[in-house]
Amino acid sequence: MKRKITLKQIARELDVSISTVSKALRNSDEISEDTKQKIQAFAKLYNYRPNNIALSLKNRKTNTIGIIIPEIVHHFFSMVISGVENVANNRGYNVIVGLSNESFSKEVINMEMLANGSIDGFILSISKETQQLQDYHHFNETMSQGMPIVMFDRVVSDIKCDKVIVDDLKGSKNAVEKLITSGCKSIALITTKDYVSVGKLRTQGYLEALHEHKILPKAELILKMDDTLDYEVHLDALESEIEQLFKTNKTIDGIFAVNELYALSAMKVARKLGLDIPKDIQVIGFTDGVLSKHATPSLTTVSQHAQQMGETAANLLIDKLEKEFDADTEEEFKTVVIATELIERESSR
Amino acid sequence: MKRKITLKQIARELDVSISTVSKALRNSDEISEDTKQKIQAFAKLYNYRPNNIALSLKNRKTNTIGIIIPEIVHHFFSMVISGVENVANNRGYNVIVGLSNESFSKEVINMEMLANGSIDGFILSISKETQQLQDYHHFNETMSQGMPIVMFDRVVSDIKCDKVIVDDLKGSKNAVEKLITSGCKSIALITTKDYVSVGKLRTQGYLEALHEHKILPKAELILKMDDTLDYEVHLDALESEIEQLFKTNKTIDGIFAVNELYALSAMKVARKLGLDIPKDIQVIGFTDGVLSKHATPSLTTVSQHAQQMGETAANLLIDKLEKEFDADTEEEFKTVVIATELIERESSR
DNA sequence: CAACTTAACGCAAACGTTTTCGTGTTAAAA
DNA sequence: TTTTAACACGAAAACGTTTGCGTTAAGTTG
Repeated sequence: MKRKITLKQIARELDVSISTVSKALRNSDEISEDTKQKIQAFAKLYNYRPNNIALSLKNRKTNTIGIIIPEIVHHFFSMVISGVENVANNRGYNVIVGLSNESFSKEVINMEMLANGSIDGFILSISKETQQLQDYHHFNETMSQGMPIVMFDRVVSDIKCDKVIVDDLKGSKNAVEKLITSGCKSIALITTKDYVSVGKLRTQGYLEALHEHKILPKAELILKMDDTLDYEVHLDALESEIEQLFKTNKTIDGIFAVNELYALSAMKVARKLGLDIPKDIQVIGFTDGVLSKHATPSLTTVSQHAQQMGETAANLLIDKLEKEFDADTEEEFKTVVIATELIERESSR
Repeated sequence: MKRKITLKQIARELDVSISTVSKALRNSDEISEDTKQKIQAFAKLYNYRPNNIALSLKNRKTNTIGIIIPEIVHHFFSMVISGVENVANNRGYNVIVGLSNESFSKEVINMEMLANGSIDGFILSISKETQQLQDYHHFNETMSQGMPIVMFDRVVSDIKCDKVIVDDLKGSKNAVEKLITSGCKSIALITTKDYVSVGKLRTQGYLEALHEHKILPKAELILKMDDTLDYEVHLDALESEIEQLFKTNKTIDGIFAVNELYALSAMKVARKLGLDIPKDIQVIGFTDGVLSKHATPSLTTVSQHAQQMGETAANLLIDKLEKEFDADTEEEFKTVVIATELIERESSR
């Protein structure tokens, strides 16, 4: 159970000073070839590695980035992490994960835990509760201390920071247009209540698509679910609402849902009612996850390129971290929009 | 862009020494009430928080644990992380994530990156490549430096460390017995090649169940897929193999698959061949994920309680970290077995 | 031979804490 | 008045690095 060896121990063992050892290992030409060789050999033998914590303290730089997300058991978010991890590792950074579980206080606590020197910057997607409370003091405080933040997906426009978003409006508009050009006349929308920014935008895209094709939107074709509570729990409620929707609107021939699960539920109910997909009803969902790919019929979806979002966010953050030189030039913040892509599968034609 | 305030700055500002400030903030009775109040008020005003890195260096303890997993875009692993994060946070620890992507070298590099002081201990599940190469030097080296490791799910018996596993054998045996008692006479197995420990055990469970019910296993009913390459890629190959299986063995009335995707593929093929589930063929899978729950028909699976595995692993690790006092008493390692549970859904009866 | 350069190394500060051990002041006890 | 004890605080070491600068000895130059 020998502890990791330190410079001091090497120095004592070889009867030189600590600085000599340090310089020798960094191949400084202040040190003679002889001693360098001796020290390097010894260090290699004992598998010396500089202590990261000491380095962090000295350099005031941890080479670690924190990522705060609402939940991790979620295809989209785990894909984002995967992207972040990927470029972070390649650029010499570690990733430390915090989960808010959609709770405001956990988000705040998590950020405070990490903001005290543990990391160099944040990548985050804000929780639903934070979006509702509209309390953003923790973001401002963090940034005022010189710690950069990159927000992704669920962002807030009031905060000045780098952002990576998806064009929710355009993505859903495209999807609905696809339904229209495929012959749908009566398209229903299954969405969430409005306080979540992305849900709002997707609803708007739906409306714009209808408008541009001179189709009058009907209120009874729009189903707004309350997703404050975990939606898995309310699956039954969802399904019965959808069934109601179908039964009172026999003309429905297309469905656009703002997430995978809503779309799948719609398909399930449709099948139960004896409707064929995509012959009688076409379905398109938002968010491309495992469910869409492996459902039968497989689901046409709007892909958000989650991994690419993570990669972009990580690059933005690290770029910012690595050129903090300009003290006076006004800091500028970018907003990168990741293009969505319609992945066509069996649920549409 | 004011940096975070330090003890030194407070000391200078209030014209006292650094140690006085430190003691005052920790409410030491060495300091007079007056100065304590003054210092605490000042610290609160400037929102002083001790620098974590400095604390880590001083205490030789980072209060951070590292978790290395093969991939994160995977229901099982993200559930485990969720469990780890949960107890870690409650016990005052942070979690830093490393992905091996099933690669030996990435696993080694990731561990080396973290082992140099960044974390206090590891929780990990080894990559497929490591399992094949059977090269475990990085685990031994890490542990010989006094850094504890907890392995979960994919463990290696040669290594002496804490482990959290699932009773793969018993779990799959139960599942197959369930099929038998539900009337299945001819049960096929869809599994992976043998080098992955868990696949091997699940196969064994299948065989034992058959044996105990006096059913002779037939080689032609066992389909062994090569999953070294990403299985999503080989989905087509999988399906055609399963189709072949069905066509050459018309008697099959039950399927046990060692993971979700295999089970889903089997259901898909069965339906394509006009077979009804669960009337003609019953299907049970291992690993309870989103796919199983939302498939139609929903899939009966063996749940591994992934979150609980993560929680258990984290508790084991932190327990070990927080009682390193006994220097001589022989260190002992626990292996916790998490009971599996058969989640009955529509694909069986 | 005196003055100067150069090579090779050590000292010490710094990063931000905590904590042990002084030390000076004041008040109480002898 | 002298001794003692309590009180309130500061100095310094330690955690493990890196680095600017000082120092020594040898060698070089005029």
